[in-house]
Amino acid sequence: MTDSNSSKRPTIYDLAQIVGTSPTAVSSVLNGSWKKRRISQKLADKVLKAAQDNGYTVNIQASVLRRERSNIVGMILPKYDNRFFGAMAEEFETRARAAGLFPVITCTQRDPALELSAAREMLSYQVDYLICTGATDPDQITDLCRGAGVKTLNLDLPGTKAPSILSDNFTAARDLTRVILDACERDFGVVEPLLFIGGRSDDHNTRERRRGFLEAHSERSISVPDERLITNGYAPEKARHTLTALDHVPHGIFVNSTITLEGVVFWLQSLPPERAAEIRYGSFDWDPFGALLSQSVGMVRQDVGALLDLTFQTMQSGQDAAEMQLVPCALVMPKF
Amino acid sequence: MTDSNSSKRPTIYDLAQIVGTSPTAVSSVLNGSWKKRRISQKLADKVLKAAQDNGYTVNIQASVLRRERSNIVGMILPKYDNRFFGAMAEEFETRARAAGLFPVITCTQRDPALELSAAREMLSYQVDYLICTGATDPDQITDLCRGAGVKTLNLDLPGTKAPSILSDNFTAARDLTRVILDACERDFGVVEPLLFIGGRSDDHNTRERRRGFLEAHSERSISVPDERLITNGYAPEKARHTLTALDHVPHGIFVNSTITLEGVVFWLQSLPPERAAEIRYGSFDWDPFGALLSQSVGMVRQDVGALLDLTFQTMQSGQDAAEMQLVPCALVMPKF
DNA sequence: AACAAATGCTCAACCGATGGAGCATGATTG
DNA sequence: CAATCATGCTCCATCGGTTGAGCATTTGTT
Repeated sequence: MTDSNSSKRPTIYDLAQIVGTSPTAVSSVLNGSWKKRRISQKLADKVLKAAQDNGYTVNIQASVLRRERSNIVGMILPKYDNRFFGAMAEEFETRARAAGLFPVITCTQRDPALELSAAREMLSYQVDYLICTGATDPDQITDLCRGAGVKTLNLDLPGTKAPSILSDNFTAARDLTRVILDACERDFGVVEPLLFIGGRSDDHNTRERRRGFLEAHSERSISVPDERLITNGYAPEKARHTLTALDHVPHGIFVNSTITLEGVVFWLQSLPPERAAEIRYGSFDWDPFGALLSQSVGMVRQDVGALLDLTFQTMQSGQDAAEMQLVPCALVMPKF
Repeated sequence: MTDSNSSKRPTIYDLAQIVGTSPTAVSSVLNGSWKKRRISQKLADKVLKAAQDNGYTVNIQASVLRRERSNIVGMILPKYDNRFFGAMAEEFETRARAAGLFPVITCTQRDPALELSAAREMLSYQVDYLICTGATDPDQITDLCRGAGVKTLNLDLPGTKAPSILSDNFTAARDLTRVILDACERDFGVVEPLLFIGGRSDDHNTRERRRGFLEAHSERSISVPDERLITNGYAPEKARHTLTALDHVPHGIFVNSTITLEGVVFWLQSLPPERAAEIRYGSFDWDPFGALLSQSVGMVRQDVGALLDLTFQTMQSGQDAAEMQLVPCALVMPKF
C-alpha cells in the first residue's frame, strides 16, 4: 500500500524494482512517452498502479535537468495588493496550467534591485520564458535573460527590447475623462478642467493617461492649467495631503490608480457631507468598493483576460520583436 | 564581457575552463563553501569575476538534485483577490528570502482538487516544507506530504495532523460584535440582535466567529434567533440577494468577510439614503475602501505579520505536532 | 524456410552541481 | 634531514529522470 521502510520518496528506480522492470520503462510510462517507446499496455498498467500505491511524484529537478526545456514560465509582479495584479497572477496561473506549463510567480515590491534578483532567480529555475509585469526597468531584465537564452515579455509597462503588451491607457483615460466632464456638467452645470491626481510623470502609463485626459479636455476646448496635473506618486497619504492642502478642488477628479483612490476617498470622507456631494470622480483601475461610492461616476477596468490571452499567444508564437500591442479597457459605470 | 558564442547559459564547467581550474573549485567558490575547502582568495576572486562577466546563474535543478535539502518552501493559497491573502503572499515571500529560502506560491481557487494537485506539484519541486493556507482539506495534504517526508503547516484554517496557526477568530468576532452593538445603541437607541452574514457553517473560522458573535450577544442577554445567522457562502451576490429579500434587516450587521462585504455595500447603495443611514456594520477582514464608508463602525484586521512570524518560527523549530496556535487580531476603528 | 519488420524492452550516457576522498606541494618541527 | 602538518587544489561518484542506441523475441511476407 504505502511505502514500507524508507521515509524518502520513491524514485523510478524503486518502482522499477517493485514492478520488476527497468527505470527507463517506468520513466517512459510516467511521462507519457511509453506509446512511442513501444511499452505494452500491460506493463504500463502495472507501473501506473505501483506509482499510485507508493505515492510517487516525479522529481522535477531531475527531470528538468535532463531535458532541454523546463516547461516552467516565470512571472514577476510588483505587488499582490490590488485587484489588478491579483487578477493577473490568478489568470496567469490558470492559463499556464491549461497549457501544460508550470507557473512560478514572484513579487518584487516595485523595487528595481529586487526585480533584477528575482529575474536571476527565475533563470536559476531554468524558466523557458519570463513575463515581466509592471517592471521599472524591463530592458535590463531582457538583457539579463537574453544572455541566458531566455525570452521575455513586458506586461502592463512597455520596454524597448522585448514584446510589450499593455492596456490602451490613452483611449481609456480619454473616455473616462469625458464621463467625468459629462457628470460635472450634468450634475452641477459646470464646465471646468478636472484634477488629475496620482502616478509618476516618468511612468509610461501615467503619461499615456495624462495624454488621454488632456485630449478629452481639448476636444471641448477646455484648457488645463499645470497645477491641475498632480503626479507626485501613487501613495494614498500623498493624495490626501495634496487635496487637503489645495485651496480649490474642482468638482471632477481623475484618479490615476486605486491605490491613490484610497487617499482621495479618505479625503472625501473628511469633508462635510454637502461639500462631498459636490465631487465626482473616476478612477483608473477597478475596485469593487471604490466603484460603490456615490461620487464615483466610472472606473476603468483593464481587461486582464485579454491581456493574458495575448501574452500567451505572443509567447507561444515565439515572437521576439520589441512590438507593442494594446488591449482595450472596459469602462465600468455605476449600476444605480 | 558577455558570453561569446553559445546561446546557452554558462555552467561551472565553462567557468572552470575559462579560469583554468576545476569545476569543483568553481562550485565551492560560488556556493560559499570555498573557505572550508581551502580555496585561495586569489582563485576565488578570479572565479567570481568570471561568473560576473559571463552572467552565470546557478542551475537550481542540478543543485537541488544533488543536495539533500532544497531550501525551497512552498505555500498554497486560495486566492489573490483580497487584501488578506495578498498580504500573506507578500509577507511570506519577504520572510522566506530573509531566511535564505526560495518561496514558491501557487493559488488553488478554493478548489479541493486543485489543492491536492498543487501540493503534488510542490512535492515535485522538492520543497522542504509546505504551508497550506486556507485549505479546504488540509489533513489530506498533510498525509500526502508526510508520505514524501515533507512537513506541512496549516495557516488560517486548522487541520488535525499538522501544526495550525490561525487568528483568534472568536475573540476578534466578539469584540467586533460589541462595537456594532454599541454603535446601534448609541446612534439609534436600539438593543437588538445583529445580523450575521457570510461564510459557510462547515468552515472552522465561520464557526468560531459565530461563537464570538453569540457570546457578545449573550453577555448582554440578547438572544439571537436562527434567522439572524446567515451562512450561505461568501459570494457578494448571495449576500445582496439575501438582504434584498429580507423583510426586516436590523440596524447592525456583522459581515463575515470583505468578499461578502461587497454584496452588503452594493445593497446599501441601493437603499434610499435615509434608510442606508440607519445601518451600521462591522466586517471581519480589512479593506481600505470598506473601512471608509460612513456606515462602517469597525473592521477586524488580521495580523498577517504575526501570523507569518509564528509560521516561520514553527517551521524552523521543526515542531511537528498538531498543535493549534492563535494570533490576536486588531480591531480597526473608523478614523473620523 | 529464410528474411524482414514490428514489438517490447534494457543499457548507458548524460544534464549541472556537490562533497568526500585524496594527492601534490611547501612549511614546520624534533 | 626525515616526519608531520597545513595548504590548495582535483577526481570521481552521485542525485533522479531522459533519451538515443541497441538487443532479443515475435509476427508477417513471399
